[in-house]
Amino acid sequence: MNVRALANHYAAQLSICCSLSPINCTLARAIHAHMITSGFRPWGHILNRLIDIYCKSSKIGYARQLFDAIPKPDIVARTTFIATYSSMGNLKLAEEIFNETPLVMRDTVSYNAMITAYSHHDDGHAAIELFREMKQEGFSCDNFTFSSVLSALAIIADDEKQCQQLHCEVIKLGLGTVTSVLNALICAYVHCASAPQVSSSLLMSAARKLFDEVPQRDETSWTIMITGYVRNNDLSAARGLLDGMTENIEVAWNAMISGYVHHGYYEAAFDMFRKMHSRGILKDAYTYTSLISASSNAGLFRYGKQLHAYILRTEVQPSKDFLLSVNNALVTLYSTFGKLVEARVIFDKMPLKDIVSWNSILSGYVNVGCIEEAKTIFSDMLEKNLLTWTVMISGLAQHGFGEEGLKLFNQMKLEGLEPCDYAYAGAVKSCAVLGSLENGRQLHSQIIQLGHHSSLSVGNVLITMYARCGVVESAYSMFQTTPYVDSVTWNAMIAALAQHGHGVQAVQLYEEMLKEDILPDRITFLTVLSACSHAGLVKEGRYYFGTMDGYGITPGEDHYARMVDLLCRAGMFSEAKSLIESMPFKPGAPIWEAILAGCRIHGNIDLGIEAAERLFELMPQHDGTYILLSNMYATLGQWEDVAKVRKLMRERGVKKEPGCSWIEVENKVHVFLVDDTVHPEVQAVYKYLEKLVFEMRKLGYIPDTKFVLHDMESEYKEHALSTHSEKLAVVYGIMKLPNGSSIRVFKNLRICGDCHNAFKFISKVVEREIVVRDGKRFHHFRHGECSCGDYW
DNA sequence: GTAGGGTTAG
Repeated sequence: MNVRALANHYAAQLSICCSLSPINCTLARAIHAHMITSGFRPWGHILNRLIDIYCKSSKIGYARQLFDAIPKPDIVARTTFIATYSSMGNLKLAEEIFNETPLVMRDTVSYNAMITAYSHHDDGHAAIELFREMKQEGFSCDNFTFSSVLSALAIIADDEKQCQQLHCEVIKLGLGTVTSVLNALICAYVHCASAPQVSSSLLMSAARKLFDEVPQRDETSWTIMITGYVRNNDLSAARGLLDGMTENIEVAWNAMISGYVHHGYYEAAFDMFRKMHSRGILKDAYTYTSLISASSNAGLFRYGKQLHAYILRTEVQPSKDFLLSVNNALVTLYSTFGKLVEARVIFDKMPLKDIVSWNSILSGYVNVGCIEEAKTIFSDMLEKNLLTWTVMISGLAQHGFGEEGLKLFNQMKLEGLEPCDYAYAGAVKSCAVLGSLENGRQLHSQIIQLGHHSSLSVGNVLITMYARCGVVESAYSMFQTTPYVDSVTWNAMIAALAQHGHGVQAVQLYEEMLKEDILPDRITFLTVLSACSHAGLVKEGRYYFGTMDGYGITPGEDHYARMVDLLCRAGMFSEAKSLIESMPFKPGAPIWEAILAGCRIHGNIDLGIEAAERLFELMPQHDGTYILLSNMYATLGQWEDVAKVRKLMRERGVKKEPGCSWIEVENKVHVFLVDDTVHPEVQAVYKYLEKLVFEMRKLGYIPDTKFVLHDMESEYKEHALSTHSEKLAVVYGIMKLPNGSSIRVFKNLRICGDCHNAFKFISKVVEREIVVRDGKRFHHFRHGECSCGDYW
């Protein structure tokens, strides 16, 4: 066989490899090996085909070997390489090859390939820059050049002058009737139209004029114009255009659906789907992913599930690419609605997974609080991107793992990733969880330096952080200066005031929010109701609860629990009971807990016992119930019953979580006391508390005689009773201060949260180091600062 | 050997 015949033979074989889906790279490799052993040197189109196959099969190494063997002047091979590297996502290599191609060997096509590569990677400015160089060097520009440069302008999207200039050039060069060029020009115009400080309607009508004049409109022309209207919020114009189409262009339908979805018209989007079905228009992965994500975002799980069933029924031989994007959307759907088992089944069965798949399942686990699973997924991930890190950091913070959140944030930076505003929000949230004001402040200044302070989520979380660290003033000044505000911002500030005992101001702020026409959401009502509850604003709480329906919010169990809490704290048990009877569901743990807490304050034994029994059924291992019950008995001085509850707790093997109480003093002095003696480290704190009480006395504070010693393990209680009746552990009720103001007591805060502040404060007052164990970790408090580590 | 529209993770 002569060389030419051999070449044809190889070419035919290679095209078989390409025709298979996916491309059979192993076969291609074998054919390549055969060439080498038989002494055949691939050149021209055979070489390019091989390079193409290797690149498309992600075998960049093989492809690169071939490339390195190509003599420099082979511009065709080089151009293929630029295009394939770029489509593989490796712009750097594409750029390297382009740059090492001597100027004299470049041609228009190689410039086009490189300009396109930049456009594909969203680097519009680099594309324009190269276009300028190309013209300067005297290369001629063709329709490909203009198409890619105009796409670059669409990416930059705010250079209308340049668009008009290129428009003139296109006409001068006689390309004004080429559909692809005109499409790109329309695309550039509609992108510029959505830029700020631009006459949007002028540019849109210029685009529409061009569209109407395109001599041979193709599918792309229609789709670009429809998406153009969608981008510029003119959905009816988009729909008008679509309805005027004579042929079925699926992509245009998809564009319309995604337009509806992005503007929140979910029903209209689903309606389009029904029309596609009845008209027999083909649906593809784009159609399904848009609609599935609409189901996730709109809370329409049923629709999403129906789509899933529809896909399983109608798509008999789905391609891997189809399955990839559709399953990604399905994983998100199921995990959004907390169905992690279903999400995981889909994830595990996926024939092809990408970073989106991994991030979807990761955020699914994070959202439902399955942190262990999330950690496993995170460490199993070979490829991580900014989103991966951000999801994990904010997830850790959200579920109380502040320290791990901060650690991960620092690790992210060490790995050379530049955290985005969401990642910073996660880190600040971690500080809020830890009550770590120092770290929080440092992050705040970094945020300002990097310009992330105008980010909504960052602003909101900064308010929360300052509030949780006890600096309401800073929270308030954040609230006043943050440029973008939503209901979350208001919720955060209302909660900040409520947490610090300013219930009345919290309610006032809520009223202000309504005046500013910000719609309250579920969280707003939770916050407002707690504020009323803590401030004893029964009338107001009752009123606000009644207004929920008017905002289209059905009270959930958590809202009812807040109301029950409010009423029971005020001793209005019969009203609480009738409220519970009016609920559309059976009372669960949060309701009974609120009742028990109220009974504890008012010594309502019968109801208290009933609530406790229910709670024992619902959560047998929950320590809070036992503590509340024994506290109720203690309030009434029934020490034998206290002992009985303690015994019961021991018999049932219920572990008591370390916790502490936070006493808030209105004249800004905060005192924090521990209410647990399980761990020797915590016991040690009591000793320091003695000194604290001593210090308080010196300052003129008089501990009320109602201080009781009921919340301690019996041995320690006996010890305490025998030594000093005021060597207290838990303080209930109200403490009078010499200036006439009073102290309120909050209970059962976890070590890892607000208690950090407590121990910091104590360590400063007593001038000693305090070590507190919390699960497997310990916290060292010294001179008002904290350091943490693993306990074992 | 080059381009062009629609999607999915916080």
